[in-house]
Amino acid sequence: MTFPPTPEAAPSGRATIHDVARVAGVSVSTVSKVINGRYGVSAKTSAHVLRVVTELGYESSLIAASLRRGRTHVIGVLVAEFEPFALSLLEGISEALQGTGYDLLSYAGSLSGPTEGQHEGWERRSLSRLGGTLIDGAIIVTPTVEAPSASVPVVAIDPHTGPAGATTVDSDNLEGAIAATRHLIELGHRRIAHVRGRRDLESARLREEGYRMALAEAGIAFDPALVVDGGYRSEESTPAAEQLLSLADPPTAVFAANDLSAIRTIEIARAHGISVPDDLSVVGFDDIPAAASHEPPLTTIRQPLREMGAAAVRILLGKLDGGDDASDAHVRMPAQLVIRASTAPAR
Amino acid sequence: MTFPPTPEAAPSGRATIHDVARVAGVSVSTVSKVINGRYGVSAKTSAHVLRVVTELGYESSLIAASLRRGRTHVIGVLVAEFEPFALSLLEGISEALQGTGYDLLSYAGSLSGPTEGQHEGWERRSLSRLGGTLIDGAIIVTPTVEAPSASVPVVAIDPHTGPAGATTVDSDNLEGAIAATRHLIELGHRRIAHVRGRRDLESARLREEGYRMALAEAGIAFDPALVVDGGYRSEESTPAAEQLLSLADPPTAVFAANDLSAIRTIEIARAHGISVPDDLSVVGFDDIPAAASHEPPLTTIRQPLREMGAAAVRILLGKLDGGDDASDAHVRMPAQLVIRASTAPAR
DNA sequence: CTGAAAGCGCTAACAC
DNA sequence: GTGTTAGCGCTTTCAG
Repeated sequence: MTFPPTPEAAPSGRATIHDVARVAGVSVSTVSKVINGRYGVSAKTSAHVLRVVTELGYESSLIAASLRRGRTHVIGVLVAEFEPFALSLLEGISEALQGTGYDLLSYAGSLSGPTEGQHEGWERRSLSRLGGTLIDGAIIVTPTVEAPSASVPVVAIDPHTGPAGATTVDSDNLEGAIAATRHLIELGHRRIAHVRGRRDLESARLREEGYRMALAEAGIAFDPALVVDGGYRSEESTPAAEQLLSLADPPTAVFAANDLSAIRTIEIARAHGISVPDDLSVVGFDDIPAAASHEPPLTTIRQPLREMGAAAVRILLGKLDGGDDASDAHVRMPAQLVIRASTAPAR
Repeated sequence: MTFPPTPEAAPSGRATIHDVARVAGVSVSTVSKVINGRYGVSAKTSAHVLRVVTELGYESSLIAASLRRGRTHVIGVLVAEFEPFALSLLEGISEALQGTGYDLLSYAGSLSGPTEGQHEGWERRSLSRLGGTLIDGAIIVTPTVEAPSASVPVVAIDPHTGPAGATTVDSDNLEGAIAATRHLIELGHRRIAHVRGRRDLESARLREEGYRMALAEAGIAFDPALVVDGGYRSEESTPAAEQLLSLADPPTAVFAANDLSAIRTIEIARAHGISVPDDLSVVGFDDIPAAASHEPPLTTIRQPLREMGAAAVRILLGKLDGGDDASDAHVRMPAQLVIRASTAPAR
């Protein structure tokens, strides 16, 4: 059998498998077999099809293939937003995925959808929209609801429920918070405030609990006026910081639930003419990249973000390849105090 | 018309539109209409369908919808790898996309595919695999080849070709490199080496050119032995740094093509017992988050990464909504010297 | 060894 | 107002 010398030119836009088939003078199923290296195609035909594929710059549509086939060899990382915390995790995930044969797709879903408007449950929506089709497995970053009975294997990082739900990776938020608060106490502070994190996250609850425990341990009475809601985002912590610093008897130290709110607290303090760390000590949580480069460099609790991402990958791949590797269904990493320059002895 | 009270339970796994239709006792097209808010469905039916949707936790498959429909309202960011440079860009892109109604999907393609093995052209492959279906538009980070005649609007950040190809966003690599080298010269250095970047990127070429220009301007002869290939990745710059520091007459200063190779150079120097900045000054490029937190803090050329990401979004949205907004087809941002502690006067 | 046809989950004409 | 039908681009039995 001989093939005509490139009968027709490629049509405009993206080439489909039909274009390849037409130009090569074979059927689509033959092209499909060649592309996927299936048996049952003569060497000659195969070579010819491959030539046309190259010529047309054809690349099979991940979407269409995914819809039809089961596996896609793509891991999905679902985030609410691409903020520093998720980004550091992503870096670790990406690195851990190198050479595994899996591609990485990260998705930040937000609005749209039938049950519009509700911020909560974004992870369920995103997972539902991508799962069962586009991705073989998912890593969900700070999900707010119980992991849905998903169609694909899932591991959650820093989930709402703590290690209660499905497979999870988190760090020791309680010990971290205790260490942060103790650090402040050892520096001689007594009026220590807490900018609380997202109410819908277990990590935030544990950080508050650690704060209270360290206080109690040192015999310092808990003052409800010194605990304000900051959420985990900069904007949300602005009013919290304002409120704290406007108090008649303001705190001399603040333990913020994460670095973003810690940094914002320092900015607000500065605007109030309060010097950090001279007049106010501030400690954060997470140790995002910006913490170290901030002025002054932020004392914080380091979560091994990249390692956590890598751990999530390891577990997920185990689920995908092996069976139900329930052995390390819950991984907890240490959270460590990193002393920099945003904290100083009380005066 | 009355509806039966939830006839059948949802099947296992992800619910499809068929499940909803069956349980609700209507046709799939009716469900589709309700989901997408189309006209032609009675209020009663609509409410009932919505109830079943909620009950079943149904969410339409992005993939299937995308395949059928044109627009998906998701923007794709194509990267070769999730490294610090791309991550910072992503942060800016994500922020700029807030409230625009577009979701964000980032994809790092790698292996697999018919034309396997070739690292070059990953962007064409990824775009081809996602485009035309999953994403409405794409932002490609450091593409190595000419932007393909894509099926969707595309803007390239820091492309191989410079502002030659399609729509691009980059920073002033030439001026940045000149500033970096001048800084070293002003510090009294004469033997200044250059760890070259990725050969396939225009940005790397321009940085070398700036280095040469600044040298010439100061009347310093160009020494080929002082220019080595480092790529942009840490591992790739290890041998480069080794080679440089093992020279009989080693340099007293190094201008590295990016922060990752600058940091690696400092690490290698340390291993050789060479102190930075006392015995060796090092300046990088990019100002990734790790630059400031490195010890010693890295003197570098700052690219406004987040702003570049935001600019790319702005242009892309213009292309998507408006028509061909060729007005700012090429955006060039300034690159600025940031002096920290990895550089010092020559001794 | 190759091609025709069914169907993945969904939407959009077009009937009824 | 509602259901039927024809694909989107692809893979995969199953005939030829």
